[in-house]
Amino acid sequence: MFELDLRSRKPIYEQLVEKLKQLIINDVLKQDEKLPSVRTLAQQLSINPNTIQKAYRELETKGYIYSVKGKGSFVNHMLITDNSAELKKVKEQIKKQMSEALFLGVTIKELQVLITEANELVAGGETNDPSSEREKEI
Amino acid sequence: MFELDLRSRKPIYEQLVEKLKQLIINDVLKQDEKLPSVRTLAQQLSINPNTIQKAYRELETKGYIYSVKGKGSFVNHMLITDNSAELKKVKEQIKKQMSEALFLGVTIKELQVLITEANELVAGGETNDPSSEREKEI
DNA sequence: TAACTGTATCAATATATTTAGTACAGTTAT
DNA sequence: ATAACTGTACTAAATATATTGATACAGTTA
Repeated sequence: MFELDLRSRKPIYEQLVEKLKQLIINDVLKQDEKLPSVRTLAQQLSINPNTIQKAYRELETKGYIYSVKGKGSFVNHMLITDNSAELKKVKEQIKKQMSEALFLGVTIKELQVLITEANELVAGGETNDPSSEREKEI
Repeated sequence: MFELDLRSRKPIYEQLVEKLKQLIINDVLKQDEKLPSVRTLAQQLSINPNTIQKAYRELETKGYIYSVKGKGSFVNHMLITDNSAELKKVKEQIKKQMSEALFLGVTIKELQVLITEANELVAGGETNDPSSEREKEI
């Protein structure tokens, strides 16, 4: 399903969370799509099931998936969680990274291009939710 | 000088690197400004000098500071290091975070505002280097 | 019932981080 | 020259975190 860097400084379960989050955000994994079970994915990746479970639990806590005992774990695009705090953190982090990029020589135009590219990634997964007012173009 | 979260999941030396990088990027710490010595900073923060040294070493490797034996460690705004790889990584990371932000409901306009805000942070530290073509305004 | 699912818990192991202590070399000011 | 600073290096021990391995229990599906 995806590759992991077992020697990375970054914990395996965190890599898993990040990759799955990206797949969900970019609508590669669709709403209610079933994720591989903790045991089969563990076997595929040659790691311990507990590590998968840890990643799934974190994803569920953050609202990206939901799990049902006996059935499996499924994608959840509708984040009805209390975003405000998380949202502020994400924006703050983006600002930091942007200032670093500018410092390193990236131009403002390049950053603007990144916005359109990011938007194209998520645009495909537009929901039917009328409360979603995300612009489709700049 | 700054606060650390000793209980954070993130290692102390990494927190130090991040904070100092931000201070340098945002021109709070000026070119050639002397940083506190590893021992005094360790005492101020009530942590081991080795931890400070590890942070300083990483900052020097990445070009943000330079250290002189017997004298001290100093801010280095002129990054003449081979950026290209690091630059690509930063841009990739920003794109990921942007798509996540969009997914969480942040609008494109808000992201554009973040660019201007980030630019204002670094704008104060504009160099005399004529090769720097960073826009001052959008 | 059998074979799946998620979930929980515990101990053992591996790895990473931090501390502690010591030492050496260069700088600065007295 | 000496004392008091600087950075740097190294080793050992302690601590924290991540991962594995094993086992168990509960719900689902056929």
